[in-house]
Amino acid sequence: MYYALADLDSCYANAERCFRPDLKGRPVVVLSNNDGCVIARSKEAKALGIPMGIPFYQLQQRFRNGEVAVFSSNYELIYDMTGRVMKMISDAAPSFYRYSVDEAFCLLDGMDSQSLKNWGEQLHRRVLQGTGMPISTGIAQTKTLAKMASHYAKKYDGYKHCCVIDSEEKRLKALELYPIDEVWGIGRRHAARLQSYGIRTALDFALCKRDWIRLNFNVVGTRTWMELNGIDCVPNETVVKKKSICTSRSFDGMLTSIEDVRTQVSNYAAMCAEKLRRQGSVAATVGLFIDTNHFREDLPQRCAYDEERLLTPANSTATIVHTTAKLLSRIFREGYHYKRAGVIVKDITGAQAIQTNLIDYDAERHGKLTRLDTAIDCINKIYGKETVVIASRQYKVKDATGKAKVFAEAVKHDYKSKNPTTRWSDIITLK
DNA sequence: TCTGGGGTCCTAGGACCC
DNA sequence: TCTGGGGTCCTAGGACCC
Repeated sequence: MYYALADLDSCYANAERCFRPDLKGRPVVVLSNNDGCVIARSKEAKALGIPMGIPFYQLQQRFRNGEVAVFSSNYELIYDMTGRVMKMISDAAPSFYRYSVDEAFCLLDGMDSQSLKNWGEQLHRRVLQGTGMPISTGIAQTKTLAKMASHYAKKYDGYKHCCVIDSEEKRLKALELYPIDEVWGIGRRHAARLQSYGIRTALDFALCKRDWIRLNFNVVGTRTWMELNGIDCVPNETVVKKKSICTSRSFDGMLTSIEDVRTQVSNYAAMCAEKLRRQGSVAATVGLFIDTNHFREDLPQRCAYDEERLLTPANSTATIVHTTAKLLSRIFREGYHYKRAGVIVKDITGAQAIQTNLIDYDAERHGKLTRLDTAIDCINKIYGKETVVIASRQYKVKDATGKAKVFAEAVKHDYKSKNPTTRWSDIITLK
């Protein structure tokens, strides 16, 4: 039994490049919300030494001379392109699960060395031809080793986008050349500690005594150790519903009035409610945090959080938005410059199994809210995101001509590409 | 001037119960 | 001088992932 990890190459950057053939072979970077930091780089941009996470303003000069193409993050585009790729991967594998936005694990059974290699190379060709997106695949007997193999598949052209670790000799060689801080499951903290003990490669780690690993790096570290030694123990995920959902943003600039902050957190609350409905869940607890800008040491700092347990678990926009507004009036203090806020919904259960509270439950009101949300979701699905929003989300500003305009969000996206992939046929699925 | 967002799991320690 | 012991549940914080 083998695991294949299929991983999109520079996913965000290549999704933009798919519709801009002129950018082929040129460095491309994609920015976080508010055009704050670099969150994705094409191979060429990496080669220029542009680091991950660097604030955009520190690189302005390089971008101004056109050396590097810049894009704001375009989630609709990513969602659509990765969806197409995942569909092709799942068609090619007997067993498949998506691990993240740009990675999927496949289980391959009864294939020999050569057919594993052929399968991976063919998958790359098919996906590239079908979607324009390059992918690389790592194949091994544990997921951690497959992940390592996929790094090799990306790094060395000789692998033709597929690296297979299928013998003891290859496993040891792969471990020996792999820095400890790049191992899946070993983060910055653990890597620093391991290095202080003289453990620099994945092989050094795999040769440690198991008891010592258990003592110093608990069960998670032990699992990684076993996987590197070829013992399959990271569980296969099935499709699990989220246990908590968070929507948070930094603002473009800072907000000082409770009204402005309420507009933003109402948006996040509504987005949380939509995410809950999309996965068919309800939440019993709603939380809200508001933070000031911790980079501004000259300004007074404040981080506040509070949460409220709902009498009856809910997914209605009205309920979540209302609760969030209540929380905001509890934690908001005048005199601070707020930079970031977020809504968290947790204690999530299936919508079918609502534990109703005998005092609070109002069947008629519940029915009305459900019908209202269904109607809003349908309209927004057909006519586009945020065609209909509830009143507290609106946000009026005057434009240059003095005319009032209504905005829903205070997030900057100056370099956002068009959405070439969104078509009517994709989004109308109403009965 | 400008500094991302969204998750999960594990553990230690406190509260509480019998 | 003396001050049980063990189990469970919850929470905060740390570490990790993409």
